[in-house]
Amino acid sequence: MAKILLVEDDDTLKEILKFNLSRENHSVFDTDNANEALIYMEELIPDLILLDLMLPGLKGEEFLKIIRSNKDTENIPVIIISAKNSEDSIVKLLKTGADDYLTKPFSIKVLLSKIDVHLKKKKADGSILSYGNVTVDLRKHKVSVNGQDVELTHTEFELLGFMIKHPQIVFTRNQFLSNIWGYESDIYTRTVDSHISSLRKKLKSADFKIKSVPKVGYKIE
Amino acid sequence: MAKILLVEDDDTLKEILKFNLSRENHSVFDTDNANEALIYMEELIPDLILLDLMLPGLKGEEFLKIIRSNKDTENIPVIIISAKNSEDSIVKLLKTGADDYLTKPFSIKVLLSKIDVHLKKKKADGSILSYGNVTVDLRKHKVSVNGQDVELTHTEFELLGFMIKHPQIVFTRNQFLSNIWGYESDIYTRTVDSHISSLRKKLKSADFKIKSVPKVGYKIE
DNA sequence: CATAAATTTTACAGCATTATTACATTTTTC
DNA sequence: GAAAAATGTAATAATGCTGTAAAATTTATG
Repeated sequence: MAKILLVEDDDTLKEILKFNLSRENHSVFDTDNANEALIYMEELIPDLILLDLMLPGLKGEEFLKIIRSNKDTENIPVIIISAKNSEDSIVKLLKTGADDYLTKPFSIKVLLSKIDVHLKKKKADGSILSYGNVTVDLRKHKVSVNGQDVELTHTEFELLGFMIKHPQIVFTRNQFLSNIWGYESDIYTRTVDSHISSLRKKLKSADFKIKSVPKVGYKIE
Repeated sequence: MAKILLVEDDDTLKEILKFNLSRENHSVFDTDNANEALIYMEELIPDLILLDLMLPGLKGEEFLKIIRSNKDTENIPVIIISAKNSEDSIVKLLKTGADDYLTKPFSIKVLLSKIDVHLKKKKADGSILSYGNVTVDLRKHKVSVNGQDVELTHTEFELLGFMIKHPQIVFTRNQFLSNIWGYESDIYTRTVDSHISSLRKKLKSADFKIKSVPKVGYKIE
């Protein structure tokens, strides 16, 4: 139920994690190095990051600093996976902005529940979004305009939720696709337009408009 | 006969408590720090929490606040164990939401009876849930629609109880599985549908519907 | 241990959602 | 301002999800 970015260079561990996370209905995007992870981040804004500290190339600590220094990503929970278990490095990491850590070897069950904790904490503040007279209740999967319920399909719901989480920000069709459909979908970009169109029809009485920004994408305004 | 979460870092005291609580037929989950306790909480929603205030890491007061701010845990009775006995800290704690407290050293007998009191009180208010014309008696395992008894199987009962505890909220099939069947069950998700289907058949005259939210899960509405 | 009851899995029909296409309209570009 | 490119949207086609009955399996019960 969440988008998780997994940065891990140990293939065996990576596969185990992918399997278990998928089973919990999360969609997993994996990479074995931090540089590639940064590129993923641009397209796709994950809900949570699992980060192994010992990586080739760009170091995990550096990566964490970059995440924390960017407006779009500064609030994403980061769970560190590490072989080190010295008090020092853990303290340093928590100071840099890590939300939690695990030292290898760890139990999958503990990891899954930690992930749950952080996602819930995140959700607890933001589970009811609103913009103008439109309210989106993520837990109840309900949308209302002026207190009146509006029936949306799943894709419409996701689209609206995504935009309303980042109002005014313009997203490209490809960003919509990777965030809502998933990174390996080969859906035509025009499909986004189609859903935007039906959303507009259903949200006629909203006091914001879904504006198209020609040659770029869409935003809420 | 209740699930009790014990957060205590003094090993000697912990063992004494575990022994005595088990003797009273409670199942005890123990940990020596609040961070781990939080993780337990997610997995297992305890019926009562015994919390020592003096802990390494996350402080007991903070932990209490977290418990009280989460929908799923806000009603769990918390009994504080503390070495402090100043009026100040006790008042503060009761304000934060503690249900009772004990100062060290205390008599096991007193503790056990306090636990009993709180469990009974809890059971008294929370054992009968209702939504619309449907009533679920958790203690007697009975369900009625318009005062008329309806026979449900165990799984159907659990499903209904879970949804009615959180009306309107959408749960995924996997959430049903982890919460009702348990974390490590490898049951097919479609099994949930099957039970939902029979529940619907038996609850035809209920004035709510079990609504499917396509691509997500089910909710009561 | 046999029978009943409950649970899980399977299978398939029906249906709602979704992706695509096609054409109208708007916006850019030069 | 005209051509080209991009967007709006209705209609169609394809997909895949859900509902449910029934079979297979497991668990309970006497």
